[in-house]
Amino acid sequence: MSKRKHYWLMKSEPEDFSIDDLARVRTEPWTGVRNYQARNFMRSMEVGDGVLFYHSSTEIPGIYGVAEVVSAAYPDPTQFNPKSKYFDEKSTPEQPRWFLVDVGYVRTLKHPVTLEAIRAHAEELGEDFALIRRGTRLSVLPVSAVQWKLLLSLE
DNA sequence: GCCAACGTTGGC
DNA sequence: GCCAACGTTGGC
Repeated sequence: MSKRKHYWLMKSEPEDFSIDDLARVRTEPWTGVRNYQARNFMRSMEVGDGVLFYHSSTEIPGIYGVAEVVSAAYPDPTQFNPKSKYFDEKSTPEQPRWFLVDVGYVRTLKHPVTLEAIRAHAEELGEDFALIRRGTRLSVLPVSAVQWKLLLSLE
């Protein structure tokens, strides 16, 4: 009974939550994803999956760390909290709309793999790499084993 | 079911 | 702060 490990890239605005924050808290529920495609990816995650921690909307966007999935998907509690900015009045505990996983710290990259460097390897990464595909804005996206290896070789 | 208006993402 | 590209909403 072996399962193939899957890989993902997850974006966060470092002013909001950075790899240093994750290093401090060790594990963090990935709240606030309100995009159906990203949600579907999170629902398919399994404990042990690898995560590239990407800083977006910052001076030098890029991959700054490695994390891992440390829980199965479960309903995002913020959707039920009227005080939360992620509150969704159309969601109920009986039929939750939004799911998340807990993400655990693995390591901080010695040198970030910048978006610029990633773009420079666009050809090897392939057309299907959603991070640099034109027009895609996904905050959670799949990474193949080959892409994972290539991206981390740029550290 | 169409589509205009609006909100969000995220690089620059 | 700008703006392109998307996704969602709601009137019809």
